[in-house]
Amino acid sequence: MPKLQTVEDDSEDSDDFEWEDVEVDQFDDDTPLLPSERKMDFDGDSISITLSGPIVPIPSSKRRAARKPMSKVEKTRRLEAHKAHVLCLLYHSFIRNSWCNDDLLQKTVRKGIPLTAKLVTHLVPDPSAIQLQRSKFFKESLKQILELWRSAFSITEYGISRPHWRDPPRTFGLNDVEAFLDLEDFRSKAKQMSGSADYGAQLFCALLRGMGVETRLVCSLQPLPFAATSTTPVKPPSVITIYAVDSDEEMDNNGNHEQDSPSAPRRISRLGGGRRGRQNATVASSASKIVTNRRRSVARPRHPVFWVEAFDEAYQTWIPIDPMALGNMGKPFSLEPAQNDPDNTLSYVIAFEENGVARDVTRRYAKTYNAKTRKLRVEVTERGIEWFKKAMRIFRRKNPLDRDQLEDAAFIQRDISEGMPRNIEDFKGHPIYVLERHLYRDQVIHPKREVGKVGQNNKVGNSSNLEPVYRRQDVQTVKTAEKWFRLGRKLKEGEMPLKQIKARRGNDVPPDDEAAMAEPSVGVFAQFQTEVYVPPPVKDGRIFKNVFGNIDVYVRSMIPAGAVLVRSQYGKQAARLLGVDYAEAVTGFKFKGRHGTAVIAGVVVAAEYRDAIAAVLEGLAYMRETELEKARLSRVLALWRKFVIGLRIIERVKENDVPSRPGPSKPTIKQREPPAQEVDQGDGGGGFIMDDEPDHPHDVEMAEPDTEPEGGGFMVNEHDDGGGFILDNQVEGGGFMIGDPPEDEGVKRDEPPEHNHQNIPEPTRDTFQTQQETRAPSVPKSVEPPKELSDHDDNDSLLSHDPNEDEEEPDWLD
DNA sequence: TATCTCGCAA
DNA sequence: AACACTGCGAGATA
Repeated sequence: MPKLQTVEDDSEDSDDFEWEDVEVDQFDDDTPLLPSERKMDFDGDSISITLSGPIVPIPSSKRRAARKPMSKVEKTRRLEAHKAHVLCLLYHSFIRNSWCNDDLLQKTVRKGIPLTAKLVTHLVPDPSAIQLQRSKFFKESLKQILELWRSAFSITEYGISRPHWRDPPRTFGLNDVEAFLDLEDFRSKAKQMSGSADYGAQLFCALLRGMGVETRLVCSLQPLPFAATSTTPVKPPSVITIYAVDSDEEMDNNGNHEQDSPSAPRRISRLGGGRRGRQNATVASSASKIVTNRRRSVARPRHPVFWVEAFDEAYQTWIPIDPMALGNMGKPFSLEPAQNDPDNTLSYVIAFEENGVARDVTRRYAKTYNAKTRKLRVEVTERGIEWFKKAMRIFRRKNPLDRDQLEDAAFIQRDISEGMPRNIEDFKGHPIYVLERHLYRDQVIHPKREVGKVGQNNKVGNSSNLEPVYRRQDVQTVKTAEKWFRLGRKLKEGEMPLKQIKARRGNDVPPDDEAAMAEPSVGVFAQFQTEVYVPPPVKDGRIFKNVFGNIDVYVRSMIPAGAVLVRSQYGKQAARLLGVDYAEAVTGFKFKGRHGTAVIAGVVVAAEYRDAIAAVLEGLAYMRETELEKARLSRVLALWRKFVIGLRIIERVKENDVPSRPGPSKPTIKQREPPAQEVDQGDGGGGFIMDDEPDHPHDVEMAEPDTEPEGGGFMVNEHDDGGGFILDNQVEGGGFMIGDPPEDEGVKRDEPPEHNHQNIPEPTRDTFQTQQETRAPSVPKSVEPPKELSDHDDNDSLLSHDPNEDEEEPDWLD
């Protein structure tokens, strides 16, 4: 399982190159490497790959004035790479974890450690002993085993370390990283009691498991960051690849061998150099040396990538043990490297149990999970929470144990004890706390419950410029009265705006007018200040209309009591024919350029006309269909006519022209057949028209279970014109939907939905809609209601373009 | 502070 | 009348 060390960054600026001077298409990411540019050397168990890019940038003396911000595509690309890398690392850890279960391996490892009988027995104490005693024995034994381990295992290889995005050169090396081909390989090297720190931790895990301790293999994933600058910007040319340094060079440069002194790492890397190696442009040449120098000594890492957690059965808690770096036990915070450590970053810590179940235990180890660590994780990106949840789903335990719940509780406790950030910046995007200055224009804090104060630059003492801190949960989204109306809500009596915001000016503002100077503002309100809008009911068969002469039906509850919405473009025609009062229903707006136009979904008429309207619609549809049929027939006949005339002409020509020619005088139809038609001989009526008629003669919308959007959103079917209802209230029961959800479809086929008027003919159920009496739509409390449903099934797979959704649990979880 | 991106708008 | 797939500002970022 080779580990990626460095990935080149081919998109962004190098200090030395002027990328603009290069042909654009050469930059295309799809440009394949020429065979000559690909080089792979297999050399013993190490592989080196050299990719020399097809791009030869033209050097220029011009330096880029300022750093260009990452383009959108580059951002996306990095995020995708990050995700892919996370998945790979998860799988990598999963495999290593499963290898730790190997009997043979466990036995081998155990032989490498001088264990005493007492140690072995104390490690799994007599269950009859009292809790305190059991735990004490357990911990003491672990401690001793840990010490034994540290002196027995020597670090001779490089394991996983933190990767960075890089400018060219486009080279990356795998030869420096320890790799195992399979379990056999993994197993066979255990005898040597040497290898990378990662391997050491994994063998330690195997050891404990072999001794009957419930042990998790913990991995701090080291994925490529997705953010533009993750931490301290690493100086590009000096830090290129984290290449292995073979022992010769290591000795030469440093003089002495590595000691087991965790407190004094021998070679502290400067800017990104990496204690594990250095820049080395010639990959292939170093590959051969590695084979000859198997017994190199490698610096003990300052922070681990792999470690273990042993389960203290007496207290039902997991005890972190870092066997390879600091040699600490029970000190979770000691495992977190500094934020700008170029070799290791703590962002996802995943603990794998023997049975393959994995849990995200990052919060045990991150000192400032909410303020800092979270920002390194996909969770801060759009739909990232769902993504990560899905990525972890196959590792999840089906039925959480008590100890899982205890652990979760401990994590929540940690969130609390993390407290609030001490600097302003960390409040930005903080999941628990918020500052007024970071509110968006459509947000207010209400109620204004202050939970603390922050000062500038950590200065808490100076009371003069302290800023109040609030809870994120008290942040309310506010909207104008108009916006609320679009959601079918109106202001409650006497409510005052919580805030004034600058009005978005319409297009018809006369420039440099006094009105423009007046800095127009509008008041905005929170949801609790609104209530469901109840439209004026139908009176004497008449529909109440707005100033535009139509009626606003943005959500179902806006259909007046005693009325139905006829969702058909012919509704108006039908109502007119019947001479009944109607109002065109505006269900949304379509913006063309700057000009907004109403989207008319149909008409609203009094409910008593429903059946009549239905009948008329049916009649109209029939008429249109006949009309179409007629048109089609005449076209068919015209074509036949043409065809026949053509045949006659041929015949005549044949007769007059070539009387002497042998063979049948009858012309072969094939030669003269009109192109592209296969005449159906048996069926004279069939015709051969390419049917370019509209396929649905009538526009009445029918429920189509197959095409129904899953969430039952209020989208206008088939009119993809941007209007439509976005609000989904199905959860609350008040949805304004075209059709009922699929499950209803089969069950209630023959009876009208209870909220509808009685005697609704079945086929027109979706055409005629009424307000739902008892329930009203309400706006979800979350910030953006539409997102909830429309984006939902967008990006279903973990890597962006691959819809494979498997709900199955793998059997290894059991 | 300059520049890009994105959501909005009868 | 037909045409037109906008422009603008807030927010984010370097």
